[in-house]
Amino acid sequence: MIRHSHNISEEHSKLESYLQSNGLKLSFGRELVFQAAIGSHGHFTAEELVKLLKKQPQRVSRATVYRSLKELLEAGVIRETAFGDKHHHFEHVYDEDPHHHAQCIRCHSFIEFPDLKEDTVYRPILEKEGFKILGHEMHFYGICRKCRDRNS
Amino acid sequence: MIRHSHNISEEHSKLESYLQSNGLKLSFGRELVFQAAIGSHGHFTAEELVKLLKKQPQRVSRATVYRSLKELLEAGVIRETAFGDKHHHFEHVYDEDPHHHAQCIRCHSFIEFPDLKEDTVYRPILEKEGFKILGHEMHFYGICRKCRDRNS
DNA sequence: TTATAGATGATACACTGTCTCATTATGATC
DNA sequence: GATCATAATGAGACAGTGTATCATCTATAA
Ligand SMILES: [Mn+2]
Ligand SMILES: [Mn+2]
Ligand SMILES: [Zn+2]
Ligand SMILES: [Zn+2]
Repeated sequence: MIRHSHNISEEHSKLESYLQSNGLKLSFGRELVFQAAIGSHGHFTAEELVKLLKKQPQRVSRATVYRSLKELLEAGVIRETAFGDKHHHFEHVYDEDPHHHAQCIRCHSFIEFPDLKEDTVYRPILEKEGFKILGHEMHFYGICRKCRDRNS
Repeated sequence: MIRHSHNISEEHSKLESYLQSNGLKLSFGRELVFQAAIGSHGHFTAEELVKLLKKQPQRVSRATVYRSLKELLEAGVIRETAFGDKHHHFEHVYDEDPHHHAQCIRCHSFIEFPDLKEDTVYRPILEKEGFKILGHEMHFYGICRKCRDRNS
C-alpha cells in the first residue's frame, strides 16, 4: 500500500495532547508502549506487545501495556481492527493508508483493501480475492454522549 | 426501525439448507438455540443464551450453545455485531432493517443507525446523537478463499 | 522537604471460548 | 427390528484474556 508522509512526531503529539487534556504524564512506560506500537508492522495484539516488551532491558508490566493501549486508542494513535476471536487486535494509524478489513468467520483471518469511499466499489476487489461476502457493516468508533458528559 | 416482512420459516430454511449441505442434522438442541436466537430482542451474547436455555425444561449444554451459534452465524441467521470487549455479541437478521453500529471505545455501548448506503450520510446522524466519531471502518464478513478451498 | 497525585508491578480474579471424551441419539441399510 | 456408522451431546477441564486491587514507587509543585 502507498504510504502517507505522516511523521512519527505527529503521532507522538497526538499522545501528548491526549495525556495533557486528561491530566496524565508522559511516563517512560507509556513511551515504550508507544514506540512498540508505532514500530510494529501490520497488526498486533496486546499480548504480543507484552511479550515483546518483556524481552527489552526496560521491563513493562502487563497491566501497564493494557492501560497504555487504551490510551493510545483514545488518542487516535492506534485503532482496533479485528473481531470475532477473543483477542483485541490493533494497528497503528501512522504510515498506513486508510483501509478496511474483510474477515473470515471461520479462521478469523482477514484481507485488507483500500478505502475507496464507496460501498459497491469494494465488492469486486474482495471477490477477486476469492472472498465470499456474507455481509458487511460500517463500524464507527468514538466516544458516546454519556462518556463525554461523564468526563467533563 | 421499520420491519421487514421476512418470515421466520424463511430463516429456518437458511439453517436447514446449511445443515444439509454440511452433513449435519437438525437436532433438538439446535432447534432450541435457533428459537432462542430468533426470539431475542436486540443483541445477545452467547452466555446470555446459555443462561436462558438453562431455565427451560429441556436443557442445552454450554458447548452446544456455542457450537450452534457458530452454525447460525455461518448460515446467515445471525450476525456478529459488537467488538471491543471479550464477549461475542450477536443479533438475528430476521425482522431487522439493515443497520450499522457506532460503538463507544470507553464503555462499549453502541448506537444503531440505518443503512443509508453512503458514508457521508451517516456522520450527521451520529453527531446529532452526541457521538464523537474518532473513525470508522467497513467491516465485511464472509468466507476466505483458503477456507472455501479447504471445504471442497 | 513535604505533600499530592499519578504510575507501576505483582498478583489474584472472573469469565470466555475451546477442547476432550465418554455416552447417547439418529437414521440409513439390511 | 437389528446392526452399524456417524453425528450430537453434556460435563468438566482447560488456557488465556482482560480487569481489579493495592502496596509501593515516582514525579512535580509548593
Ligand atoms: Mn490493517
Ligand atoms: Mn443491531
Ligand atoms: Zn478462513
Ligand atoms: Zn461510552
